[in-house]
Amino acid sequence: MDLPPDWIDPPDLATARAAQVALAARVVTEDALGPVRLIGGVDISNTRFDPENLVFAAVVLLAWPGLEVVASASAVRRATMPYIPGFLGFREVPALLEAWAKLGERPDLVLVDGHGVAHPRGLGIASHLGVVLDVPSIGVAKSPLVGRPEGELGAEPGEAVSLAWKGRTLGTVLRTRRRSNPLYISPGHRVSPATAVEWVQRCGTGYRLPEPTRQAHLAANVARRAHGVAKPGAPE
DNA sequence: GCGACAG
DNA sequence: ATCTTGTCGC
Repeated sequence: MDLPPDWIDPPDLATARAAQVALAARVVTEDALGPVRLIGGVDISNTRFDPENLVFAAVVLLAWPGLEVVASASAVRRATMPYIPGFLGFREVPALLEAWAKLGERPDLVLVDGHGVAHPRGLGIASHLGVVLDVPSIGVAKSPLVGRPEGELGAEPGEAVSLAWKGRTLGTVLRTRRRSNPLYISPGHRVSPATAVEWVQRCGTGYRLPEPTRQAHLAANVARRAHGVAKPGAPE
């Protein structure tokens, strides 16, 4: 998908906001995906107090239904924008695209660490990445951005309530593990609300996070800690 | 105008 | 997001 550079790296917040509105118009919240054989997971890692503002991106590929990691790629990039709630995509998507380009094959579905359409303008990072890459995506966030749970959420894994905002149902609040805070699931792109939750549950392996996102998180940290470290076996 | 506010 | 080991609880 060919898009204006300003939609990926906007010069200011006003442009960023306009880009979100334009990109959000392209988001599809109905199932438009083929058979799933490869599932992707993406995440970002940052260094605390980093004056360089480096962003470490990781993309991992897992086989379905085994959920084994079959490939992964990472990229380092300087952040153009600070973290501003509602504008996460502009900070993380560029690095993710760079890592994505290094992969030999593309997944049939991608789980992203962050919201999908459960966003003020309907363009959380999962939808943002999904539209830019034109790939089916799902938003898997660890805390709410907009909306409130529709009722009380049960304590058992698998229990869920809808995430409502301004009279609309944007996604699902899902308990994936006992005594763990719930996850906020919403369609990213080319996936329906129901299908989004189904895949997150299918990718559950007993941890709070579904395997694709969990592995991506680990991979992003590995990339960050390996940055600037001498290779083992090198002469003294 | 005052809070809320993904990672 | 990140800082950090052990420790308490299921």
